[in-house]
Amino acid sequence: MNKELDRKLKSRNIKPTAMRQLVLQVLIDQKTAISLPELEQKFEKADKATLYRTLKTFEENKLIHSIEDGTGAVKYALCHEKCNCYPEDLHVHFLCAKCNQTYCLNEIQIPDINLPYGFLLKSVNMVVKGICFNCKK
Amino acid sequence: MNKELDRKLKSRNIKPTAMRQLVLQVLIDQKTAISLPELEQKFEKADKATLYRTLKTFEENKLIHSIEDGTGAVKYALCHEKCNCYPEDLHVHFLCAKCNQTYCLNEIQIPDINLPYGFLLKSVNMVVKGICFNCKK
DNA sequence: ATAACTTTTGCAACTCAGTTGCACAAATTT
DNA sequence: AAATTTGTGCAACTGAGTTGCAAAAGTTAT
Repeated sequence: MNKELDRKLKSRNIKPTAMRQLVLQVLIDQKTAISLPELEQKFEKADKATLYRTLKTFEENKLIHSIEDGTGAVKYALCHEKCNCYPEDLHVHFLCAKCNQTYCLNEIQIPDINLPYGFLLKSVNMVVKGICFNCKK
Repeated sequence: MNKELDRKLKSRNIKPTAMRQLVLQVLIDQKTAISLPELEQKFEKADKATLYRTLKTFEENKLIHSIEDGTGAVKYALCHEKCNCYPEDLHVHFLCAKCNQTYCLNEIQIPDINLPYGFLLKSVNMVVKGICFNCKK
């Protein structure tokens, strides 16, 4: 179907099925992170379980990353091409308290944290909550 | 019953009922943050809804704060006496990937974040995931 | 002290996100 | 083409969180 979609999927070792192309397209069009229930609504008729497993596959293969923003549903957003989801790849997320949209602040890296002795850092989830540029107007 | 429990509750304008004293005692004894389901298990027979509303009351009155650590259940931990849950009161939390315990790193303040133009910061949830001192041994 | 009212508690029922088993379909390998 | 692996769709379920409602406990007014 779409060359670019296929390339993106294959670059992460994900077999490009029709379903996966559709989901990836939604994720690309999406400016903010999207949850499984929201994703479901983007399709006329789609199976929750299939979408769920598609997201899981995408996440395992680091095509997308998940964000726990405290709204009850985990949200997902595209990783950039070179992302390995290592601590140095991580960025801050922003949840708007008004419109409930979650933004990837790709340009804002997660600050270093000096953990107490004996603690080992693997990853960080940092969500800033406030009002987004759109709702502030 | 217990003077200290009553004082703590009253200092936050929470009427000290028997139930609330019991819940507060659990929270005080607790070294790590606790979720509603975990709290339920601490009691022989206790109503989920009552515990739920107790936690809500505690949180609204800033006796405790909530932590979204991405484990599926929101966890709660005592605030320090002077806490107002303002950005400057916030600290980093640590989730151990092994034992699933969530620690308040009270000594580690959340680093300042410079949001893009147009974004307004209200609060921050920062969870570091890794291995805790106990599990690393 | 009693009645009227407010607050808290306990029970049941429900919502909603996430997850799993299983059978069928599609793709891949032999 | 047959055998095997992988993906999809459906249904059913789990588990956290939440709400309505009535009884119980506590408070205030008479």
